[in-house]
Amino acid sequence: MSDFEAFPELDRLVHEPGRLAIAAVLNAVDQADFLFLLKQTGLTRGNLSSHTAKLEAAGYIDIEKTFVEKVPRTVYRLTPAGQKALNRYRRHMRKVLEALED
Amino acid sequence: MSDFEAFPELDRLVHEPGRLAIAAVLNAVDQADFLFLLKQTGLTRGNLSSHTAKLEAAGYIDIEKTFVEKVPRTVYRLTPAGQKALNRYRRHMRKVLEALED
DNA sequence: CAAACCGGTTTGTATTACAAACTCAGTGTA
DNA sequence: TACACTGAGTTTGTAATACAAACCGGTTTG
Repeated sequence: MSDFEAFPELDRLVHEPGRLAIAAVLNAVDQADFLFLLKQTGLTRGNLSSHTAKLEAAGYIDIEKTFVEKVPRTVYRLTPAGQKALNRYRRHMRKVLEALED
Repeated sequence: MSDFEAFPELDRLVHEPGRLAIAAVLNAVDQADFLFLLKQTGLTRGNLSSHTAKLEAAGYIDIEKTFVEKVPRTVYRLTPAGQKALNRYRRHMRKVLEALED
């Protein structure tokens, strides 16, 4: 039998569906601004804001605020630590799914 | 690009790692008692109790309390609804992982 | 100049996951 | 008979979330 004990060790920061979506988008496009993330993830602005704040606090993404033609523009990017975390999560979740196949 | 919007639609009842472990064990062995689940999932007794209660409330498992030689024995089993939910979750999560591969 | 809009952030609330404390029956054991 | 002790769960208290609604500072539009 598989080691089901490992299930609860999933990185909950990444595991949360909203944040997983954010991470997945950033992983795919390398860099994105607020509106793009909003559209892609389907989150509300409030949730997007707080989730990105949490990911930043964990060092998984970094947030760069600039102005383009006097309009604020925030760009989000996965950090190396974030990529690692995402890869770990992916491996971990793949095992979980395998355990579910049997 | 994948439909990251679908990420947040993951069934959170199943998504929670502790409950996912419970469901996975029950899926594998078809039936288990409290102590067995406890060992396999690595959860504490309190958490195991409340997670199973939640799964039961959702109709995903059923809980049968019996006495064996005057000693209480509780047996947990995945219901058809629970199996369906688990399968849905599996498919959903597989897509999520695929979206992460690209 | 006021109203709407954009790009977010803060706040309030309801849910939750967790562990510690509790319950209650049966089992030594003196 | 009394008295810990264990085994099998459940209840309770608390801290952490996730969520949406309200807010806010600038900017464009009417």
